[in-house]
Amino acid sequence: MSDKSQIPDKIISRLPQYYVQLKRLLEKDCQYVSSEKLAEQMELSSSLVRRDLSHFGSFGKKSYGYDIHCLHEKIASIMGFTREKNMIVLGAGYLGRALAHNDSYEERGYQVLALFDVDPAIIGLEFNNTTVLDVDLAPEFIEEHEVEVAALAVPFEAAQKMADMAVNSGVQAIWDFTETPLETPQDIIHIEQNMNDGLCKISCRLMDRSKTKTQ
Amino acid sequence: MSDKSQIPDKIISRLPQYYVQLKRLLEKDCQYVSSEKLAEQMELSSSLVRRDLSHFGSFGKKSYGYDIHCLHEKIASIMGFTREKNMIVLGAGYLGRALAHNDSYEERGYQVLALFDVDPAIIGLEFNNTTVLDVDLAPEFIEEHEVEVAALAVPFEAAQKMADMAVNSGVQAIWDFTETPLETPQDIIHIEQNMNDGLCKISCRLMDRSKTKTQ
DNA sequence: TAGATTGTTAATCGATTAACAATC
DNA sequence: TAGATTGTTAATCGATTAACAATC
Repeated sequence: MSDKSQIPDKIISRLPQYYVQLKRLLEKDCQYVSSEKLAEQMELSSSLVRRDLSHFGSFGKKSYGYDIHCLHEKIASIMGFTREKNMIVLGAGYLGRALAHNDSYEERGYQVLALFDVDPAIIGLEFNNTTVLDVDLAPEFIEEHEVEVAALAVPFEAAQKMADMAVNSGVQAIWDFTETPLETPQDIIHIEQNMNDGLCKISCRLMDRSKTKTQ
Repeated sequence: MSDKSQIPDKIISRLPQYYVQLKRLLEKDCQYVSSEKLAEQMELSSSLVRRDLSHFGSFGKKSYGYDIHCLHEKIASIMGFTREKNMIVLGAGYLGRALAHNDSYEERGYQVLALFDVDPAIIGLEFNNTTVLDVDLAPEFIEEHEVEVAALAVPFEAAQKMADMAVNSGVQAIWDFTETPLETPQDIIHIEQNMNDGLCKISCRLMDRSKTKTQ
């Protein structure tokens, strides 16, 4: 609750980038990296890198740079990768199946325990080593396995109902792939993974381009 | 090329939101909406709404508000929804199959013409009315059908190769679902749909929360 | 010691908000 | 006319950058 725990949102959004870059350097067996070099890799200014990193304490060694190993671990711990988090996927359509497996889950401390669906035809099947269970079993499953995160990959008609179910069963966070505005309690972490926004950006830019061409 | 065509990035990122909200009001048969009301729906300030919208000209009518129909159309046209865009999906795994169909493609002017994969076992299959073709046919297909956008849903080992292929064949934009840093020419629109960032944000927030609890 | 690089303070830049004259 | 609401200008806020003293 101290001010220290309040990392500005802008920095939080750069944290995964720092993490990936540091991991890269680690694999190259580097020991120290300067803010200048890190900035160059990330297309940021070195000033910003130093300012960002200074939020987490003094990791830099003057005239050497930053201890890569140390910083990498620190960032992993700030992002909570060291904490095991149980996750389920609601909806076992193609997207749900895709979400059931991801190379980075393990590194980030996530474990997908099960897929859930209403369709009897796919209940019992296994995708990427994850079994599809009947969605009616979900509430009990969430409680029993202390599931913290639910990925929501159901059709939009079912979205609100499923979200409510997950929240009422004790889930802390919803990783939301539906494109519907969803009502969730204020204390629930609700991350919208809105893919349509990506599409909009693309067509926006294509538009700019064709305009330029015509002129 | 004029200054007018340069809509600030921050506004562009709010455009899809405006679009969705206006669509909603349109369905409710509303004719005018005030900046105050629109702002409330979007959890923005009315000042910002007016400022944003003033970039596109004077749509507001003093003492009435904004003509919803008019504004909705204008924003659709700015985002290039009125322009038909051909798209292909590279990689016909679960994610690729999920990307082959999306309720909003049509409204936004996108059409998915085909899926591509290397696996002979799935070449020829159809998912959501879209056929899987041999990836070797992709270059010719892209040229012939004037494909502008390639969704990249291949394993990370193949990512760079596939991106290069798409770019060399004439694609304008890459909608990138790989979690690998990809090299693309400067004049190519490259949108990273990085899902891991969403996961990072979730664990970050969960971390904050458990910290608070302990204190 | 001279050179490199941090951590931090002050300056700058850009985006949001408040305020209000114009006007329907 | 009185009330509502825009479009825009000035004020504020927050984030980034430049600069530099501290120090390894």
